[in-house]
Amino acid sequence: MNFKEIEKKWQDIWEEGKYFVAQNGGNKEKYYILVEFPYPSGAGLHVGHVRSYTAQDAMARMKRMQGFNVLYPMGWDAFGAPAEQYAIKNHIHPKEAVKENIKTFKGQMKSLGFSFDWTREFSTTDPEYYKWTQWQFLQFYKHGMAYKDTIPVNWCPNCKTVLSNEDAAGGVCERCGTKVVQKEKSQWMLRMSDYSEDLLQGLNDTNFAEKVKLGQINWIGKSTGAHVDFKIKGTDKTFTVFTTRCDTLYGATYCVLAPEHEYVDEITTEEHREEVLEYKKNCLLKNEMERTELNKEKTGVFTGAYAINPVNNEEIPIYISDYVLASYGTGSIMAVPAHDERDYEFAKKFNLPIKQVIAKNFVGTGSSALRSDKQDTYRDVVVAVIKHPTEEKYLCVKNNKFGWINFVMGGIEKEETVVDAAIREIKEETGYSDIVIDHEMEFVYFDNFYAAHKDVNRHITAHTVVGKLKSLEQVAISSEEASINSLMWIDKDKLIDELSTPAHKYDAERTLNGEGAMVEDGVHVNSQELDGLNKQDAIDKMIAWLTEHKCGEAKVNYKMRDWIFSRQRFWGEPIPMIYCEKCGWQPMKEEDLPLLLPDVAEYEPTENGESPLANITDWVNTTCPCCGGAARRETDTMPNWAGSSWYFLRFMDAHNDKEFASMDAMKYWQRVDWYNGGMEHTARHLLYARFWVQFLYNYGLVPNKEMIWTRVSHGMVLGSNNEKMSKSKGNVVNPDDIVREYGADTLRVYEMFMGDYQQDAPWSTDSLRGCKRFIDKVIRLKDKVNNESGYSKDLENLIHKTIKKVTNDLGTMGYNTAVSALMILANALDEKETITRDDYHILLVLLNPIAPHVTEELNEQLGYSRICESEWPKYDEEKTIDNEKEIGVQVNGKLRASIKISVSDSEEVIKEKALQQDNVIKFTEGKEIVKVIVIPGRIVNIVVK
RNA sequence: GCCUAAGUGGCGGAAUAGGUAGACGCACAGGACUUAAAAUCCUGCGAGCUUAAUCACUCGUGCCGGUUCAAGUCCGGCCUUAGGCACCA
Repeated sequence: MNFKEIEKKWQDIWEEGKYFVAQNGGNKEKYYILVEFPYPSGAGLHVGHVRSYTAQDAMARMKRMQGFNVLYPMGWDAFGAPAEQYAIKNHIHPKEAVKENIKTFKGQMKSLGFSFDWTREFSTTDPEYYKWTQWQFLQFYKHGMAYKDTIPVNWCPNCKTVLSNEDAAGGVCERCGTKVVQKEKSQWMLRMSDYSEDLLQGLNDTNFAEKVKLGQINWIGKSTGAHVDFKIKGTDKTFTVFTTRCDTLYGATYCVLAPEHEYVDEITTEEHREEVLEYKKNCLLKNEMERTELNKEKTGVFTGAYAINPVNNEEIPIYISDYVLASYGTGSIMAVPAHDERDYEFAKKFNLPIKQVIAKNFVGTGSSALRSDKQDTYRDVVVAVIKHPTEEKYLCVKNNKFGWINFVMGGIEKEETVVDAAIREIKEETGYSDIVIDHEMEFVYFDNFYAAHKDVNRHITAHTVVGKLKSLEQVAISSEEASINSLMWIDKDKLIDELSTPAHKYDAERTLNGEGAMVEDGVHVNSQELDGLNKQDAIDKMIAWLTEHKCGEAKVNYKMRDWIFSRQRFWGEPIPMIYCEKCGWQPMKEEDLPLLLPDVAEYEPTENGESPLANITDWVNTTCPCCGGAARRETDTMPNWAGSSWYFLRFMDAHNDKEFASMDAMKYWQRVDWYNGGMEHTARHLLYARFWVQFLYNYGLVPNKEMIWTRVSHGMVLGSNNEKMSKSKGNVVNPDDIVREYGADTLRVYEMFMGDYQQDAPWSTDSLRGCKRFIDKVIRLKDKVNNESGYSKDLENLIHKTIKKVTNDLGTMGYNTAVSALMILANALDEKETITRDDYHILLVLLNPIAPHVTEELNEQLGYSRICESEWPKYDEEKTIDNEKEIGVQVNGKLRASIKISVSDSEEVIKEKALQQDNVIKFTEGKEIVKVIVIPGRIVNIVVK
């Protein structure tokens, strides 16, 4: 069979017959399947595109046969940097290059037989389309959702261009390697942060995969906390900090403002001015990458000013540091070094006080649980973590009566320091006398337990000291002490396991892994009215207090920021705004849209980083829509994300020249039922698109607040070396080559069979050949077809099972197992001398969504009507049930035999059969049968003793 | 560091809801057909042990423990890899 000929033949038939053209309306139930439209790059279609387009194509073909009105559209997301770069180099308009690339892509897609509705095709670069992107921008503007703001951008001083974060990856310009710096620029912004909560809540009205939802939730980054106002000493000024832990306010020992904070200049004292200015200057030189680099040592300077802590009127110093970000919260923080790692690090470096306000609170369990009938005793205790003089071992004592293993510990006497108490206890309990105490740990903790050896409840405040022995010099210990404890040295790797009490394990952990800030939960201390409370109660109480005293309130913050909507590029949608000296920024009149990109031959950016459009004076100079005076156009263009934020709406009514899409059309299609795309787009693209839709919904322009129901993401097709395909690695597979050599159907089957659709999978040409063999087998099977109709009796069961399996799998992305099921059916047909027409026909129909060309051809040769006009086969549940089945027989959970059972067999019969098996008898003989578990149709397990 | 996903033969991967691990395919080996090759067909294919060959047995789904009659699947604790986020107070 000449697959080139038949592929062309059927592609033409489908197109001429308009089989895949969707109508807006009719009696059929609608179903909207969408794949992310591609950026038509010069490289042509990637085998990765083929994977997801085939998957959704299979689903679309099945759904159509099941009687749905399926919309499966395709278009082009063609604005973007590569076309612009190409234009700069070759001095041709990017739209020419885009036209070429689209032609290539479309040809490739057609050669693969995808059932797209090409009548709805468009490109985001078509003026008929971007007219509406511009129109929607004007709606954003008119509703106060678009505004201008000055924000820092990545700037390459060498190329003199603004770089996207992607192009500035690693802090250097992608093209020339120059260090990227920050430059202030006035940009259009969309108030996306206003929609944070709606975007979060809206996820409940979607059926996105859980990991997709999580990606969105993380990106939105909601955190609940409080605002706290701090007065600045000696002024009438106040600044506000955002904190999620207002309960630790008593532990705030300093404040930090972002270097960009508006108060910095005002509050800095003369004495510190020079230093502060210097620090601010250095920050500007750094780019975002350097500033946020992990493990970077904290830097900062003191402003000379003091803030007043509202809860206790303590004066605490105000620093500036770049670890506080101007763009999050209020751009200023209260620092609680005892309980925040960053603050701790900063405090250590600048020698600032660290004040504990939360203490870990251990409560005994089991035999050491507090007893209500026992006396409560309270004491301060020292715990000594003492290292061996030469080895990596720690000194512990084992209680001879109870077997407890602990560090040396004991009560602190009146008038005694913690260190003195430690040295005394060590001497008394172990006799070691050559001790150096290195330090006392910063944080005390509580331990509460019933002390069996004293028969009282103990409530301990533990002070931990860390030290070592200089030598093993020992003095004699009292016989009484010797009878209570025996000393032991425990290796550091076993220490945590061997110690008996959680509190001592905790001491060991902090000793071995570093002390740092105390970030765990506990009870409040040193916090007056909060003392003894847990975290949540303390937060609630503090918020109430702050609110009452008008120096703070509950506050929710989101990481998600407003959308920077300007790009200093040529190849994007022009922003339809005009600047007039008299009237300020004015929107273009809607009837003047679209604002077309000019036809010129130079696309170089300007010296000062303006969009290339700024050089095109004819285009820039215009008149003010308001006063008619001379004015200038905005020269920035929209980001790539703009056009793709609403394209799925346009597909519902692709050629409407009155509206972006009619409400009738949108109400008919309602929403995208199934949206497939790459994992890399699940955070940003999806969030932008949802934001766009929610905005339109709020102004009555779309029928639903969420217009996408299910979102799934596909895995990548990797090179055969298991790495991402790239030219430089030489592992790129061109789908054209595969189609030419093996045919479109083979490529489609292979890409569906290669592995779990949602997982990455490496390319394997060997495996592809296996799929070719499968197709060849299907073709050969035609020779076995006899004149009988109806299914062969002995195949009936398998056929019904296969229909069920394929139907389910194509609806749940189990493409690889669907292909596998079809291979099993084909093998079964192959085993027979002859097969009926219907045996063969069902195989063709079930395989058709994945391999449409060859199956239509064989089907036609057999004299059936076209598959694309047929109904999807149904299965009879009754007939999918096996009459006979082989199940395993286990003895004590180990497989010993298998038996054939029939559906009609009762449990008793099955039990009987199982027990009669030779090998079962071997393992049950002479043993008591405790019970026999029969799981119908699955397994028998005989439990013996 | 945090979040997410995933670790199963030589390889890609199967395994409803805990119930015969390795479906299906690839690769490999042996054989048939052929003058020969390709194509096709047949047989074998986790490891070990045993056997003349079978049968049987033991181990086996990243590691350690647990729950259960029964664990790739559930629970606890780790390790590794990939992707995303990253000083978010």
